[in-house]
Amino acid sequence: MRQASHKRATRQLEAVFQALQGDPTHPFADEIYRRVRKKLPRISLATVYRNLQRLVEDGKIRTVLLGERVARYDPETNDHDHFICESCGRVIDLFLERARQVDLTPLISDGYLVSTHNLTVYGFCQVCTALRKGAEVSHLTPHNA
Amino acid sequence: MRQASHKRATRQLEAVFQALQGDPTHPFADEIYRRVRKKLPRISLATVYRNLQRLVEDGKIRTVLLGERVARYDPETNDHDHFICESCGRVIDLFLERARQVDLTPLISDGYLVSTHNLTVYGFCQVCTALRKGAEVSHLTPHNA
DNA sequence: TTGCTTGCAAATTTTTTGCAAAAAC
DNA sequence: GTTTTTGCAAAAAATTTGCAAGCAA
Repeated sequence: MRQASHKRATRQLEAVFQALQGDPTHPFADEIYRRVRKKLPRISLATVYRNLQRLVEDGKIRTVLLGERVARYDPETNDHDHFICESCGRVIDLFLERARQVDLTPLISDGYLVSTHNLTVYGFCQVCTALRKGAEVSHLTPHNA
Repeated sequence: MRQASHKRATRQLEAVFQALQGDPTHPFADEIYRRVRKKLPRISLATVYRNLQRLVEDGKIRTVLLGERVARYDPETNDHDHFICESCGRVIDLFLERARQVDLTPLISDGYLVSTHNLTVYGFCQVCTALRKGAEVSHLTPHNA
């Protein structure tokens, strides 16, 4: 058992946290790096990763790893679900009250300990669905992720 | 628009597919490689990746990317959910009939097109829960993933 | 002053790609 | 015989780590 070390507040940590506030687009570490560099041009990508890790540990942000090989980060730490667009790749937060009411008691009686659960829905997002319905898609560029 | 090429059946493809049959442990590409090499010692990891990709395209297997940085593969292609153990890392298939009955109609009326959805539950699996309850855990090695 | 945190560069890890040879059809 | 697939090696992409210097408490 090691003693909990005293964590320090740094400009870099704050900047990484701020870069995510109010952002619903679930950016990659790399995009966060680009943003933070505008305020702290000398910050390194490694520091961004270290601070993202720490924010996740501290429960300030969340890692989203759903259907992709690389991590995205989410400042929304309340329970919520995700929609992944199979056309443009966007990850969209869903707040489907009724969808979350799933019965997990069978698991508990089977000897599992449940801490949380998360629903991911796949399909076409609103924009991509509209594009698809409105016109032949072949000559249209999908909107960017 | 390019012409669909004719896909060929190879020993390697078959071996990769067979390596997954009846396996509920969601192995990584790397583990599949190790297995296939017992039958085809000269197969390369790149070929394993290429064949896994193709099996996914063909709907023969599924990629599972939930809460980890690396892909796992699942021979179970029917709709089902997953349990991820936060202690040992195991990914376990769940077939919770009632849990899957989620109401996604609000999404559809919002202009989304839904193709599938998947529920992931986090917590402690049966073995890790038992270990935890039965004894002080500190001196026990968690069972391997 | 102490020791956590940073920046830099190099290392890891996982997956992909180029290419000539081998295998399928 | 033609075209796909393979094996190998090298490349890519994402993330982590070692270490000396910098900075917060």
